[in-house]
This record gives sequence, structure tokens and C-alpha cells, in this order.
Amino acid sequence: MSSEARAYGDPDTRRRILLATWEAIEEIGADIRLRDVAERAGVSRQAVYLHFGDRGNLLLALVEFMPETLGFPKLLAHVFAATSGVEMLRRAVELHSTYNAKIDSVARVLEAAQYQDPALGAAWRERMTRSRAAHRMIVQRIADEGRLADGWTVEDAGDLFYTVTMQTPWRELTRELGWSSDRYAERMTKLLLDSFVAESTA
Amino acid sequence: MSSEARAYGDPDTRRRILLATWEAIEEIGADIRLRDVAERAGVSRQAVYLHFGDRGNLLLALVEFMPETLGFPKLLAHVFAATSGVEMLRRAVELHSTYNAKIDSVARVLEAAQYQDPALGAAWRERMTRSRAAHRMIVQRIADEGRLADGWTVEDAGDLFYTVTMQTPWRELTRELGWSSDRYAERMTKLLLDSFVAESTA
DNA sequence: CGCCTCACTTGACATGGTGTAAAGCTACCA
DNA sequence: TGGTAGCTTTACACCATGTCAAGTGAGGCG
Repeated sequence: MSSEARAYGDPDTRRRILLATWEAIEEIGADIRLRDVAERAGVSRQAVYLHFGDRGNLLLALVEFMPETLGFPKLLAHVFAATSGVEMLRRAVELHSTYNAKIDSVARVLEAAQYQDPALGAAWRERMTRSRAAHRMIVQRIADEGRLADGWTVEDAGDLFYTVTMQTPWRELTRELGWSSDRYAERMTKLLLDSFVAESTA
Repeated sequence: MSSEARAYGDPDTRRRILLATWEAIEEIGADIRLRDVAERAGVSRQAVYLHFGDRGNLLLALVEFMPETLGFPKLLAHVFAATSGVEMLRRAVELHSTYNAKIDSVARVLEAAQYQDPALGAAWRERMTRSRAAHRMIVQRIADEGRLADGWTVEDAGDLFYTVTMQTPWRELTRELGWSSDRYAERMTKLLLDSFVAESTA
């Protein structure tokens, strides 16, 4: 489902187009024209179509490209390298507080486009599914350590953890209400730990 | 900012167009054509333009129309009629769990369009600002009753309450992860009360 | 050296939704 | 009888998407 039949062209050009798309979205927003992308990449509009087929596929490629470029796997590994479930949760929220900021412009576009382009929607959903699983693993770890508070199942707490740390609440708090990254991380962590962890050390 | 210079046409036709728009969005999604709306309303495509000017204004009108139609003021009044802050919070989350379901399709479209149409964005923001204020008032009430847990300010807890109960987390939990309304209300309430309320009676 | 192919560019064009313009039609009202 | 409000019908300009076909230019190969 990820790297399907490396289709066409110079990988370097492909990369330049993806970077240009990213840039264009950051500057212009959701209504970028492929002309804008092409101009920024220094290629013709048709080159974009030769590489990606259509707009949907371009955004689709961006879904893979961004985490790679931002070194997401390493950042995630740091979360899972923590020595306790509680510390994993702390690190996960911290990761959200910085990573969400980097992908926000693009995430906006993708969130909007997912319902119009089925392939894009599927890719976005897959990303969400992985994220959900990661959050649940952290809660599982807390439970394994005997620290999950009475009244919570791993599934319920995991799903809540996953959803309240989604892009939209983060965006509202930091972009619209002016919360800093640190404030977001600290307050959100407190909310979750207060409820999830028995005899909280928050 | 709300009812500006009742411009044109039969209010009943206007209403039919709005209902048709709503319907069309529920069935088709974000990429409704104004032709679809007109057909459903039983009017010509131009009638839509005569009444609303353009697509953005049509959606703008829908932002006002939906809460009116759904009797939102009354529902909100019930929340504020509660005898304690904690009970207000409970009722507010319950309200989210049912009301969000009714407006979800349209909310999706509006969320996406707010960044493209400035007027629409402003209207949406205003709606969010009022929502934030209402959530804060509830936390204020809890604080006034001396029940706000140490470590929380009214502002921080209010903003978190407001953001974690937004449409997107609700949508993910109920639409994608299959949570029922009751489960949403109960679990979300627990999360918030566990953290916000001293000597929780959750 | 000539040839071929890959990775593009250039220019033209069909498609489809948005928004505007203009003329006509009809019911109601004075 | 005339006028006006509230539409309909038809036509059209605009613009982004996506497709098509022909051309160009650099590298590799025999």
C-alpha cells in the first residue's frame, strides 16, 4: 500500500515537486493550484501530472513524504524508549505538541480532502489507525505496570487519549487560543494522567 | 453580524433552499453543486444566487439556520439550568454527544471551507468563541462552588474542556471507532471530572 | 557518429462548476 | 391598467483540472 510501482521520472524532481507542494500549502492554503506547485518546483504544470497523475495522488504522496522528511520514526522511537508507561504518555503528548505544529497546514488540507478523494481518505485513515494503535499501546503499558486507574479499560482510555490529542484540538488551543507548545503539553498531560493513572504523580 | 438587511425573496423559498442545502450535504458531502441544491429545493439554480449571492453566503446562512432549526438555545438553557457546576458539565457533554451528531455532515463542510472563505471563517470563529465562553462559564461555576481541583485555573480547564469536546474528537470516536453516544458522554465526562474536580464523585 | 530513449516542455483543448447578465413570465396589488 | 416582486430560462465569461500530441535536449549505446 505504500510504495507502488515507482512509476515515472527523476526521483529528485519528484522530491522537488513534493517540497514545492508542501511550501505552497503552507503559504497559500487549501486552494493551491497545481500551477503554483509547478512554478515553485521550477517545472511545467504537466510534469506534476506525469509524476503524480492527479491532485489526489500528489497529496497522497505528501502523506508519506512528510513523516519521512521530518524523521517521524525516530521521534516515535524516542517515545517508546521511555522506561515507564506514564513517561511514554508524557513524551507522546510532547511529540504531538511539536510535530502537530510542523504538519498543521498540510493536515488541514488532507482532513478536508479525505472525504472527496477515496484513495486519499483511505491513506489518511490508515495513518489514523496506526496512531490509534500507538496510543493504545501506551495505555496498555500503563495497565501492565498496574497503574491504570479503576474505571478505565485499555481500549477506552487508549481511544480517548488518541482522540483528544488529535490535530484539531491542538490547532484550536495553540493556533486560535494562543497556547504555547509547553502549555499544551503540560496541561494535556495533566488532564490525561489525572484521570488514567492511579495515585497520580502528575 | 447576524441578520443583515433581509435582502431578497420569499422567506419560505429561502428556507426551502437552506433545507435543501442541508439535505444535499448530508447525502453528497462537501462537493455539492449548487445545481443539486436547486434541484432539491425545487427552484432554479439562479434562485439560489438571487437569495444568497454565492456559495459562501449560502453556507454562512446555514451556520445560523441549523441551531435555530434544532432548537439549540433551549438545549443550551437546559445545561445552564443545572443546579451545580458538575451537573452542568455532565449535561454539556451529553448535549455534545447528541447535537454533534445532528450537525456533523455540515460541520465537516464548514470546517473545510472556513479557511477559503474569510466571511465564512469569521462566522465559524464567532460560533467557536461563543462555545468556548460557555465551556468556561461551566468551569467557572465549578470553581465558584470550590470544587475545582488544585493545579487548574478556570481558563486552562475551560479551554481544554472546550477543545476536547470539539466536533473532530467526537466524530472520530463515534463515527470511526464506533462509540455510542452514551459511551462518548460517559467516558468523556469521566475524563474531565476526574481531573477537574476535587474529591471527584465521578 | 548516428540513433534511441528517457524526462521532460509547449501549446492546445475538452470538461465542469461558479458566478453574472439579460430577457421573459406570472401572480398579486393598487 | 400598470407596476413590481419573485422568480425562470438561456447564454456566457472565467478558471482550474486533466488529457493529448508534438517537440526538445541530454545521455547512453552500438
